[in-house]
Amino acid sequence: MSRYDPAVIEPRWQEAWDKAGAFTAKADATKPKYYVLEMFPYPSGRIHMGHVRNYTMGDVVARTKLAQGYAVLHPMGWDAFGMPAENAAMERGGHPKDWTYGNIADMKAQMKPLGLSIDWSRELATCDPEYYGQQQAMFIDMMEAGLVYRKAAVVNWDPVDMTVLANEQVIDGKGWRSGAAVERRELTQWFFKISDYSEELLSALDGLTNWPEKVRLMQANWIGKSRGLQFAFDMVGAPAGFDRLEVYTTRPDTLMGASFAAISADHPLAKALEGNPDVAAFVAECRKGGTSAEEIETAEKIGYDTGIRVKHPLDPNWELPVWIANFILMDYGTGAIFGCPAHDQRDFDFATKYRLPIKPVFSADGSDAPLDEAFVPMKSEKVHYIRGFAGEAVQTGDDGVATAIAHAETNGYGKGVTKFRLRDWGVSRQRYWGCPIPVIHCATCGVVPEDKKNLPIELPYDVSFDIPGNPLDRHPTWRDCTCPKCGAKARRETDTMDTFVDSSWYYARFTAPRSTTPTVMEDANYWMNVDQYIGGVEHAILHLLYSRFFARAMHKTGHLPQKAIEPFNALFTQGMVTHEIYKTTDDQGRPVYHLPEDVTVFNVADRRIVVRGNEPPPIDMIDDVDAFIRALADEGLLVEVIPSAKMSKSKKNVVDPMNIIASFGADTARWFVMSDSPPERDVEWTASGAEAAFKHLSRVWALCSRIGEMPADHKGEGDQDLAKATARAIDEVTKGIEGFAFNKAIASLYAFTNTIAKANASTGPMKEAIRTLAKLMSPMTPHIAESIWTYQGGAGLCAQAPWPKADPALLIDDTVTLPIQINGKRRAEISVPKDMPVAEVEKLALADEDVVRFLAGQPVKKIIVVPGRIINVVV
RNA sequence: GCCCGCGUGGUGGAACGGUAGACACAGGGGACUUAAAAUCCCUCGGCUGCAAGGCUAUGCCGGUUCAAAUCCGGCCGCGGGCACCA
Repeated sequence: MSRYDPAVIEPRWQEAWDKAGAFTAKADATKPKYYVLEMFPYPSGRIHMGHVRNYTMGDVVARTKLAQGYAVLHPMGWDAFGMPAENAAMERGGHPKDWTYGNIADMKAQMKPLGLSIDWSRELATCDPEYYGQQQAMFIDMMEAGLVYRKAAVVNWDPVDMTVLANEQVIDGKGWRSGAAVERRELTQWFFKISDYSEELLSALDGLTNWPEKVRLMQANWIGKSRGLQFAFDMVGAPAGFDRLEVYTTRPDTLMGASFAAISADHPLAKALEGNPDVAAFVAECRKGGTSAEEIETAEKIGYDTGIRVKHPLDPNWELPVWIANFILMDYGTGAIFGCPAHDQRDFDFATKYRLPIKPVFSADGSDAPLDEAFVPMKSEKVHYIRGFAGEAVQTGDDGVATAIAHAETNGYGKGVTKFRLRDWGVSRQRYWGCPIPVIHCATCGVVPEDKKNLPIELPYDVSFDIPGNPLDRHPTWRDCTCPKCGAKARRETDTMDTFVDSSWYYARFTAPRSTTPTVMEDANYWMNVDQYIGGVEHAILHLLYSRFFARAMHKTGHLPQKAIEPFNALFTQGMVTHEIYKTTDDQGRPVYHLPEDVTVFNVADRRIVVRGNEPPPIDMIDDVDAFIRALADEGLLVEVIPSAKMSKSKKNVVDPMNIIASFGADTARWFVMSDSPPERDVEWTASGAEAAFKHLSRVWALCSRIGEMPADHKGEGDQDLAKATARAIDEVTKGIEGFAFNKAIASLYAFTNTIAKANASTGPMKEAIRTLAKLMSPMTPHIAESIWTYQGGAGLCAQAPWPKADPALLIDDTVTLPIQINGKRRAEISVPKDMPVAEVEKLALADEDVVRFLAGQPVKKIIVVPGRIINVVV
C-alpha cells in the first residue's frame, strides 16, 4: 500500500459512489426509511467551516443509517432568495438571478469534494420558478382556506431613500445607506394566520420529545400563552367615543398597586388626541427609530400625561392618570396597561422618572416599607398581601391572580382571558428578489387571487437597481395585467414573500422535487417526516415555528398527510465554528485584522506568540523573553490574539475549507470538525487540530499497510483481547453516532486504533479488526475507509457494506473494580466478580486493609453499595 | 430590556447524582538519526512529600444528599434569539 494521499483516493472513491448510484434515494417497501436533512444553505458563494460541520454531521447519520439497512433520503438545496443578491446588484451591478445561480454553481463545486452522501438528483433552489410557482399555488390555496389576510402593519421607513428597511439595515436608528433617522410607518401588508394555531403549536411541543428541551422552551415562551384579566376603566375627560379604556393584565392581584394607566403611541386614543400639537409631537417622537423589539425596549422610557383620568374599578373615587408611553406595544394585549410600579421594574423606572406613586401590594414578610426596586418574586412563591382584595392574605402569586380574576368576574368588572404573545406572520416584502405574491388588485373585484393556470408568476428579468425601492413597482409591463375574474385592466401585487416562506416547506418538496404539484401524496406519505433535522440553534424559533405552522397549513390544504403536521421528528442544533482573531493597529489606531494564514504562531518559553507573516523570527539564543516580545512589538510584528468568536469575514478569523481540503483532504476536514467538541457546542478551529487529524489518518493508513504485510500464518496470543476491544469499539461508536456524541465516537476510534496497533494477535483477527475499524470510521472519513476496506479484502464498497454488530457476550467483563469511598472521599478500591451479592461486597470492602487503616476503629454508621459502581462507607 | 443556553488542566473536551480530567492538541524528557523532519516511548491540574501518600481543584457564594462538575437558589462572565439577516 502506497503513501496516504487523499488527493488521489478521494476523487476516485467519489466517482465510484456516483457510478454505483450509492446515494440515490429509492423508496423501498421492504426497508424502513430514514430521512435526514441539514438546514439548506443560503448561496453566498463560498462554503465555510460551519457548512462543513453541519453537512458532515448529517452525512455521518445518513451513511450510518444506510449501512444499517434503511432506505435513506439525504437531499440538498438552496435557500436562494434574499437581500444579499439585491445588495450585490446595487453595489457591483449585475443581476440578482445571475449572481445567485453563479454562487450556487460555485458552492456546489466546493461541496462536491467533501464526499457527502447526497442525492443530488433532488437538488432544488427556491428562486427557481419550478419551486416558487408551487409556493404561489399554495398561497392561493391558503387564501381560500382563510389562512391569509391583509392588514396595516408598521415597517422601518427610510425617509431619504423612500424605502422600507429590514431590521438589519437599521443601524443605531438610522438607515444603513442614507444615514437618515428611521421612522415607523404603517403599510398594508399580507399576513398568514399563524395565530389560529397558537394553542396547537404550543401543546404539540410536548410531543417533540426528540427536540432539544431549550428549543421547545424558547418556542413555548415565544408563543407566550398567558392567563390574565381583561377589564375596562371608565374614563374622565377623554374625547367623544372613548368612554372606556380596555386593558389586559397578567397580574390582576396587583390592582390595588396601580398608579397610572398607559397606552401605546399607536393606540386609537393616542391618535384621537393628535389634534393637540404636544401629543402629536410626542407621538412623532415615539415613532422615531426602528420596529425591532430590541430597539423599542432598550430605548429610554418616555411618557406624556394626557390629562385624561380613569376611575379605579374597585374605588370610583380613586382616579389614575392616563399616559402615552413609548414602551407599550400595540401588538400585545389591548395596547393599554395599568402600571404597578411596586411589582414591575419597567413601571418602577417609569414611576420614578415621572414621580408617580409606588405602592406595594405584597411583600415577603407583610411589611409596607418603601421600595428601592420593584419586588418581583416568582408567581409560585408565597407572599404577604398588604393590599390584597381577593383570597388569602398569604398566598402564592398564582393563587392571587386566580382569586383576583374570580373576584372581577363575580363582581362584573372584568373577565379572565387567555392571550398569546404570538403575532400573525407578516409575509409582505417590498423587494424584488423573492417569490411574487400571486394576487391581483382590480378596481371592481378588489383583491383577487391569480388564476392557477397562470402560475408561476415569474419575476421579470429586465429590472434595474440604480434607484432605491422595489423595481417591481416601476415595471409597467409586469405590473399591469388583467383581472382573472372580470377581465378588466388590473394591477399585479408587487410585494414578494418573506424568504422564511421558502424555507418553511422545502423539506416536503424534497420528497417529490420535480412534481407539477407542490407535493405528491404518495411520496410525502413514504418519506415524511424528516427523521433527523440538523441545523444552527439560531433558527430555534422563527424558521422552526414557521415550518411547523406551514406543515399544518399544507395538511389543511391537502398537500401533506396528517402525520406530517409536525415535520421534524428529531432536531439537533449544532454549535458554531469559531476561530481566534488576530489584530494589529494601524498608524491612526484603527484595528487591522489578519487572516490565520497570514500570521505565524509559535512558542517561546511557554509563551504563545503570534507575529505577522509566514516566518517565525529567529528564536534561538533568547534569554529575555519580555525584551524579545517588546522588540517584536516595536517592529510592528506582534499580533494581538482576541479570544475565539464565530467566523466572520469582517474579523478575518475565517478558514476556507477549500484550503484545508487542498492541503489535507476532505477526510481530515471531516474528521477534525467531528472530533473534540461536542456537536451542540461551538468548536474552535485550530491549525494544529487539523494537522493532528491528518497525522492520525496517516497512522491508520500505515497500520493498515503493516497488517496487510503480516504473514498469513502469524499466530498471536491476543486474539480474545482484540475481539473484546473490537466489540467494545462497535458498541461505543454506534452509541456515539446514534446519540449525536460524535466526539466520543471518535475518542473510541482513537482508543481502538491504539489497541490494534499494540495488539499481538493472529493475522486473520488483525485483518478483521482493521476492516471493522474502517467501517466504523467510514461515516466520518468515507474515502480512507474505502481504501482500507478494499485493501483488506472487504467485499464491494465499504459505503454499501452492512454496519457491524457487537457480540454482546464480549462486552461483559467478569470482574469489576469498585472504588471505596469513606465519607464520600475515594480511599481504596477492590476487584470483585461482577455478580457478587451486596452483603459479600460489603464484607470484602470493610476487610480491605486501606479501609481498615482509614477507619482506625471508628464505628461504621452506614454502608452504601451501588452494584457495579461504587461503595461508600459512612462513619 | 425580555426569552434561552453555556462556563471543567496551558487548549478542545470526558464523566447513568457514584474513582473528576477518558480521548486528543500543545508542552517537557528520552530513543532512533551525522543532523533535521517523520516515527516511537515516557511524562504532563495545583500545592506538598524521598516515597507510599496527603491536601486542594469543575466561574463565584450558599443549599439539598451517604455522595454534587451534575440537582436547587443567588451572583458574575460569555454566546444565541427578539418577529423585514438568513
